[in-house]
Amino acid sequence: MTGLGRSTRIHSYGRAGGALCCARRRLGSRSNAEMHSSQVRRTFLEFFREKGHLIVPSSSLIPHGDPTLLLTSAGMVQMKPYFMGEVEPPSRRLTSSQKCFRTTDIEQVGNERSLTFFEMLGNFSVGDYFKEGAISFAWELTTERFGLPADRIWITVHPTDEEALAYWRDVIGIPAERIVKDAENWWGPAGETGPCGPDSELYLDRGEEFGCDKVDCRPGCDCERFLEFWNLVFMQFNQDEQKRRPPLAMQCIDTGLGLERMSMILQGTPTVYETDLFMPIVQTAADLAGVRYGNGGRTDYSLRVIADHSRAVAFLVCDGVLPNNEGRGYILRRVLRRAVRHGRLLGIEGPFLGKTVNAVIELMADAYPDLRERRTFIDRVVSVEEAKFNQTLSIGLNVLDEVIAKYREQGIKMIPGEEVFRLHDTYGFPRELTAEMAAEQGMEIDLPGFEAAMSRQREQARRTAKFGLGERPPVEIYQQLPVRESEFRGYQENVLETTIVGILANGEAVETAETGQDVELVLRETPFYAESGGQVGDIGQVVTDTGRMVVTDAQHALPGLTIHKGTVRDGRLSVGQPARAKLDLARRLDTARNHTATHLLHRALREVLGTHVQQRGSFVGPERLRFDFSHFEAMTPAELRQVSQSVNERIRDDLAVSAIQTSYAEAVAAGAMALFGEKYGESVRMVSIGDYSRELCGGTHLHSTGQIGLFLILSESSIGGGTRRIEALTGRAAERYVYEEMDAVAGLQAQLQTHDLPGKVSELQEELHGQRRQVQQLQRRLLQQELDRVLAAAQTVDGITVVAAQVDAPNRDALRDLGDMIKARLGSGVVVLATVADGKPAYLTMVTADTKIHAGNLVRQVASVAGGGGGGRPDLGQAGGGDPAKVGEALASVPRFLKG
RNA sequence: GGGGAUGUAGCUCAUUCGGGAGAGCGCUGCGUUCGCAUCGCAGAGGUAAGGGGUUCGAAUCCCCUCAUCUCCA
Repeated sequence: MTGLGRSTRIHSYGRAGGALCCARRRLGSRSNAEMHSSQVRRTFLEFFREKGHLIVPSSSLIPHGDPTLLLTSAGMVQMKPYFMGEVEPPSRRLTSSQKCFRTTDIEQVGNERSLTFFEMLGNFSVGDYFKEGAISFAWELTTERFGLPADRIWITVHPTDEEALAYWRDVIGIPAERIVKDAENWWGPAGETGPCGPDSELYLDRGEEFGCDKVDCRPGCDCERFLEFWNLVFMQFNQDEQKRRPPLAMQCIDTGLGLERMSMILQGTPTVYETDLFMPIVQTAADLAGVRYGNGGRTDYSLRVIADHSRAVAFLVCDGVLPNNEGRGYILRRVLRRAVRHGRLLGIEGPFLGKTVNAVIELMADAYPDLRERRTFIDRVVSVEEAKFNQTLSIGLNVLDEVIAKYREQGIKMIPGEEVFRLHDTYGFPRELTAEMAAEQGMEIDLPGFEAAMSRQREQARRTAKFGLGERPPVEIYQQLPVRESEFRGYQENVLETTIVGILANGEAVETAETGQDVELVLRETPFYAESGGQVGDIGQVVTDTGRMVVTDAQHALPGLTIHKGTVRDGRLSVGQPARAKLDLARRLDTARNHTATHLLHRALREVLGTHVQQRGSFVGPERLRFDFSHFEAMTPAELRQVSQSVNERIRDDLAVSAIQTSYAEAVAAGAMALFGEKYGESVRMVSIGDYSRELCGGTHLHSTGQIGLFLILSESSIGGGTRRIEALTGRAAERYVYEEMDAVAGLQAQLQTHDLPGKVSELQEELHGQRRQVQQLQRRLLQQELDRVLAAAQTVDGITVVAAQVDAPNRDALRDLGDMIKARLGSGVVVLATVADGKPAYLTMVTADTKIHAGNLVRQVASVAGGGGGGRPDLGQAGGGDPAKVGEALASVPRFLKG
C-alpha cells in the first residue's frame, strides 16, 4: 500500500518546547496564519475538485472488497478495484480523505512518532493523468494553497525514474541539488506479481538546527531535519512471474498526504499532538488525571497514548469492530487496554475511556457524522470492555501482590520470568505493568526468563497446530486417481446419469469394489454436495447395472473434486461403469431449510443488534443449524424474540431465493456479505433472498423462504470473548420440537391435575419445605429422648465424666447435634456416640477442653476396635466403617483408652 | 486448534491438614429516632457449577462435562 510510504512515523521536532516558534518562523511570511485541520482537509479536497476530481467519501476501516486486508491502511484501498480494472470508476479523477489504521508497532505508539489511526488525503488517477499531472498538482497545492516556502522543499525520486526527475528539475524548476535519488522510492507489487512502480516524495527542510550536522544530511537521513509529507506513487509496470516488468496497460496515480502531519506543519506545533486534531483529547485526559501536558517525560507519553488510542477506539468501534481475541478485534482490544493502562499510570481511578472517546466524537463528528449517530453504541462497547479489563487487572493485582510479598520475604529482588509469564498467560496481566509494580517495590523482573516462557508457549501452539494438519488425509492418495475434478450439478439435479471415474479402497486406487467394501467413489458429474461452508455433505445412493453403493458422506478431496464415501451394498462397482447417482432429497431439503434460514438469521441479527454482527462460523445440517457471530454481550430475551419474529416474518413473506455467478467486485458492489479471511476466486456465487439478504455462498438453498415453515431459536450462548452462538431448528425438526414441548406440558398438567403449572409447583415447593422442617423438628425431639437415656448411663473414669453409648440417629449431622446437647449438659467430660445408619457404623467423640483428651485420636482408637478408621480435631472426632456388629465392643473399650 | 486459571448465599469473597458451610454488603421483620441517615436485635437465603471416583468421611484430592476469564496459533 502507499500513503506516506515506508513508515507511519510522524517525525517530531525532538525535545518539544521551543521548537514550536522556530517552525512557525521557518515557514516565513507566505505561511497561512494557523490553518485549522478541517481547513487543511477542505483545501485539499476543494483543490482537486477544481482540477476535475470527484470527491469520494472515506470508506469504512473494515475493507469491504478485500478479505485479505485486516484494516484499511491507505487511501487507495477502496480504489483498488478501479486500478485493477475490475470495476468502472465513477470518474477517472478521484480524491478522498480516508480513515486509516496501521497496526505496525502498536506497542510503540505514544513516543510522539507513531499513530495508529490517521486520515490520509489523496488524489487518484485511473488511467488519466500520470507523473506530470501528479507532480504539478502536488507542487501547486503545496506552495500556493498551503503556502509552504518553495526553497525549503526537497524531492526524492527512484534512481531509475529519469522522467520524474526531469520534470521536477526542468518544468517545476527545483534545483538539482535538492532532488535526491533514493532506491527506497519504489512501491509494490503487493504480492509476487501485479502493479508496481516508482514513487516520488516531497520533504520539508525544517532547518539546520534539527539536523545531524553530517555533510551528506539530506532526505532519507535518520535525523529530524527533513520531514516527509507527501508521497506520489506512479503505478507504471505490471510484474509477472519471471520478475519482468512490462508497462501497465492503464497507468495510474495514487498519492497520500497525512492530514495530521500537514496540520502539524501548518500550525507550527512540535508534534501532531499539539494540533487541533489532538489537543482537546489530550486536554480531556489531562483534566481527568489532574495533570498538565507539556512537561515532557512519562506523563506526556501516557497522555499521547490515550489520545491516539481514544481516536482509534472511537473509529474502530464506529465501523463495527468489537473487542475480541483474534484479528481486528484483538487489535482493538490491545489498543483499548493499553489506553486504560496508561490512564492508571496517570493515576486516574475508575473508568475514564468513555470520556476521552467522547471527546473524540465531539471533535470529529462534523467530519464523520457516523460517530454521532452511533455514539450510544460506541459508549456501551467501550464501557463494557473497560470494565472487563479493570476486572482482569484487579484480579492480577492481587496475585502480583502475593508474588511480590513471597519473593521479598525470601530476600529475592528479581521476580522469576515464570511468574511474570504466569501473570500474563493466566490472568492477562500485562508484562510492563508487572515490571512497573515491581519497580515500585524496588524489585526487577526477569525479562529473558519471561521471553523464554513465551516462546515455549508459541512453540507448543505451533507444534499442535502442525499435528492437526497431519491428521488430514494426505493429498497424495487422491492424486493417484485418474481424474482431478468432478462437475457439481447438484444446484439443478438430485438424480443424475453419470459415470464412475475412480474408486479408492483403503487409500489405494482400485478398478472394482465388492459388496461390503468401504470405498471412496469419484463420479464424472455429481448431484452430491460435498461438505463446505459449514453445510454437511449429501447422502444417498449410487446404482449401476451390477451393484449399489450407499453414500454416507460427500467431501472435497481436492479443490473441485468430490468423493463419495460409503459402502458397497449389493454386487460390485467398477471404474468406467455408467451409474445413476441419487441423493436423499428429503435430507437435502431439510439441510437447505437450515441454510436459507441461516442467511435470514444473519441478516436479522444485523438488523436487531447492529452491523458489528459478523458471521464467525456456522454449521448447517439436516437436524439443526448453529450460527456463531461477533457480539459483545449476551442477547436479552427480548432481542432473541425480535430476531426470531423477524426471521419468521420473512418466511411468511415467501421471498424468492436466487443465485447468480458473478465477479467478486460486482457482488461486493451489490452489497453482498463476504466472510473475512475467506479466499474467494474471481468468479463467485451470490445468493439473494428477495431484496432482503445477499451473501457469497456456495451452498444449496430453497426456492423460496416459505419452504422453511417454522424457525425456532433453541439457545443463545457464549463461546468465548466477544463471540456468541445461536442454535436453531427449522421445518420438520422445529415442528417435532413444538410437539415434544406441548406433550411435556400436557403430561405435567395431567400429572399435577392443574392448568396453572407455575402456581401448582410453587405450592408443592412450599409444602415440601414445610415438611422438611417438620421432619427436622421431629428428629430433634427424638434426639431429646435419646439424650435422657444416654445421660443416665454416664460413668466416671479417672475423675472424668464419660458418656459412651450407641444411639439411634439417622446420620452424622444428627449424631453431632446430640453430641452438642450432651456436652452442654455435662459441662465437662467426654462424649462417645455411635450409630448404625444405612448399615454402616458411624462414631463421634466430643470432649470439653479441660479433659486434655484428644477427641480425634480417641475416636480413631475406638473405631479401630471394630475395624473402622477415623480422626479429627482435638475437640471433635468422627469415624466410621468396620463391623456394625462390633459397635458395642468398641464403645465398651472407651474407658480403656482413657486410662491409657 | 492448544495451554493456564476460576466456579461457595442476590453481590464481593473467606473456609490453614480431608472432619460442624461462614463473613461483609444487600434483602425481610422488629427496635432506636419527630422523621431520615445511622445503630441494635432477629430472620430468610446454599445441589459448594454438574456428573463420576478415592475415603469411615469431600467445598477441599483425582477424572469427565459445562460456564467464565486469559495467553498462544
